[in-house]
Amino acid sequence: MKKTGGLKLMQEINQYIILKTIRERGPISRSEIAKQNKLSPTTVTSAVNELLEEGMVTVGGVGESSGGRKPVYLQFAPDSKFILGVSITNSSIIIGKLNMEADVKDKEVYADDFQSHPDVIGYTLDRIGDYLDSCEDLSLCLGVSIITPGIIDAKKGIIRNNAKMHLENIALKEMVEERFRLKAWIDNDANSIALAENKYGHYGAKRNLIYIQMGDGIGSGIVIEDQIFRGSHGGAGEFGHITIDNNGILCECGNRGCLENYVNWPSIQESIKGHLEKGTPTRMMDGHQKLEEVSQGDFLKALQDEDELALSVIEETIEYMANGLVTLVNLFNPEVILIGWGPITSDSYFINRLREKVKELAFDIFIDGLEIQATTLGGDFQLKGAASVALEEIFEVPL
Amino acid sequence: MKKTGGLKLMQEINQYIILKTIRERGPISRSEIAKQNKLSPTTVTSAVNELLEEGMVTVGGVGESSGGRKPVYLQFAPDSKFILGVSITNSSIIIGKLNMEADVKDKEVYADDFQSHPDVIGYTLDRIGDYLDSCEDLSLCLGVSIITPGIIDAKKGIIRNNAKMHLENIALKEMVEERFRLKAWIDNDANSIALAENKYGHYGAKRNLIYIQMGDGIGSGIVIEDQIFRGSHGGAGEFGHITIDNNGILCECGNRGCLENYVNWPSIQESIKGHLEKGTPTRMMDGHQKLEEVSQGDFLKALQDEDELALSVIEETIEYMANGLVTLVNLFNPEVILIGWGPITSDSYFINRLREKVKELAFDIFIDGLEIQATTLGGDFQLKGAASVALEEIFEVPL
DNA sequence: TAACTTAATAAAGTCACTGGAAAAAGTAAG
DNA sequence: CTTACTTTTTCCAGTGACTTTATTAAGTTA
Repeated sequence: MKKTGGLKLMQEINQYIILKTIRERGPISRSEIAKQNKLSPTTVTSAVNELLEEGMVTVGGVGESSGGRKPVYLQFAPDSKFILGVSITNSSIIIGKLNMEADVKDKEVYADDFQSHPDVIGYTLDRIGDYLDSCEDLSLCLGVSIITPGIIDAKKGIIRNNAKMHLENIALKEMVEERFRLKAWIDNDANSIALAENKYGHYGAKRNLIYIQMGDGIGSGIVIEDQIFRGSHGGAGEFGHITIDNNGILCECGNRGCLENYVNWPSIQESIKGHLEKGTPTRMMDGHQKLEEVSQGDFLKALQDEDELALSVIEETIEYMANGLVTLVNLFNPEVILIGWGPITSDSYFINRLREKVKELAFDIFIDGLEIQATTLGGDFQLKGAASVALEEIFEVPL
Repeated sequence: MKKTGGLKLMQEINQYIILKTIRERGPISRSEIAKQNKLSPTTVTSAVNELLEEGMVTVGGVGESSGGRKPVYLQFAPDSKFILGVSITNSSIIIGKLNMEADVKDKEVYADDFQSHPDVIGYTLDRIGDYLDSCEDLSLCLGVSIITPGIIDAKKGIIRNNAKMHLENIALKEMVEERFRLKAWIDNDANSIALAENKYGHYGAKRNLIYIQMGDGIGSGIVIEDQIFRGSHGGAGEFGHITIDNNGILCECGNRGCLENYVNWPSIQESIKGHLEKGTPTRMMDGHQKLEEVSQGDFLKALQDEDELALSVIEETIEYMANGLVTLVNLFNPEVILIGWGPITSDSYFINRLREKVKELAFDIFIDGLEIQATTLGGDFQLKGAASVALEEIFEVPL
């Protein structure tokens, strides 16, 4: 409890309720808002006047009468303000402008090998500066929200650890706030994207959701009761390092049999090599001389074309992933697990087979009402993730 | 958000803040409460008067003056009301009276084999009835809080599934409320005990805590941000069924290599048998003819005496448990893991060795600030668990 | 056009909070 | 032992956001 009870708090609470009603159920008339929330019409009118003045809400036409004065419809004005979303990874920096519904209005992508860049943070700050200079009205900017992999202390706004980019204890929130005089947020990428799925994705009705990011490594973001679950040090959800075989491969984390070592891209490459040597037929090498030339994208494409070798390779991956997911399901009992891996879709062979496998292995009682699907945010998932962290706080319940 | 802003809510919020201050920092004077919470002295006086009338707070003497009127100390009156705590397991039913600080004032234990009892629920309700009949003033009873293993829908108050006691979809909350005209709560036992550790245990300052119950099976309760984490179906925390070896023993849950099969009492018995045949010296069999006569208590005692065979057996268990705990640490990033297994203490060989092992295997960043200890609630942990679920709601922040 | 509906605004009244003054109860020093 | 100063607690008037009860605005229906 941050605040004490007072008239100011009262008003804040009611204004929050009213704005929420307009956001979720708008266009809606004043009297309908009053009825739905059991508030007096007067209270609604005065709160709405303030919201209209701020520009957060606009009048959206007049409705049909059913025997009396026509209702004036109010609607949320998501474009009246904007958020600067930023995504930093070892291969790209994305900066974009998003409205208050996490729609991307404009973006700039800087692709490079930032893993060996001498000063990623300084570079990023400069690019943010460039972008802000090109914006007309900075008073409409609600703040800068940055997401990046690694262990992040979101509360204090510090990057605690990012091994790949060699970052440690960087007070990025403070740096941004002092340099640009704008509010700033920083959070882990997978966590933020999970929150975006929960708030703006297809399975938004589900309060407990896990997002799994496959690719070079494997990461996960966990949303519990509509909130990011960060653990005590902001390091919760290290799904890549759960044990699936206590006699397995020694991992650089010190443990044995970590999931990551069985399902990441290098291990898939290894498996492709094995199958090539065994002579499994494939069209994946068409146009390529060496295995190294085959990219993750090529593999995913071959998978979609149901290439025999790709299917054999993926079978092992599915086996391991299913094992990991069962552990996740047993511990978190989520409603949805969303998997992001390049262009993979919910009706792809990979997801279908994975779903089957998990249903086979997990408790029936957990399987009922559990969905395993592909991500639903589309191409701008990083920026949407960044924005949703900021929006979460901006539209947070006052207390 | 359940309520709208209004004068009533304002008062409730302030009264909550004031009661909380008295509970946590009492004995304390009115003016000190006002200062600490930035409330006006008037507001504090009027709220305190109400609390005094209700009996929740009492005057606890007068303090020393530092040059003015002496402060009147107010203190929480935990004994002014009581909660009926109930624990149902397959081997015992415990019914007890607890005050508002989860201290057990009186209890009744019914030990029997309830696994094969024709009607555990009916029997329990009758015993609750007997107990309530013996209470003088039922108007002081805040309600009945029941805990039991299995998958529980705590919100609706339904036992969804308890395989051992053959219970399925039993609306126990409703049954209790209608029969005794008292408020009722039902929750999973491990979850409740975890909450009790968080609220009334030694590590109460830690907001993220995991409690692990060892014995016949293995269960866990998870507290995140001072609240029980239940997952979407009330089935979160099935720690016993996480995979530690994907080629391991086939479990009755359908998966392979579930932790439970490696660390429960039957598997320890099996291991003892193996070591006996190998001729490992032991004093554990003193006074026993057959292995079946050696109870879990005997084994734990031998362990405490550092019996060679017991130590050999426990080494394997530690190995598996450490593996499981690392997965837990990687996913939840908790501040404390508390282990309950009979009389085992924090400085026992078992916990010491387990702690070492986990530190060896998990990420350094998660190990800093992670404690692995034995439970701290003492003998009445079940009843304290039950009470803490009820108290959580009774003293909940109003909204 | 009159009678009824429904939406939005205005005016009056309510109530818990705040701030300042007063009362209660002490301490400290001449 | 009286006076001056402190600290705690209570009393009282004033504030402001809410609710309730008109009133005004704008329609529909017969």
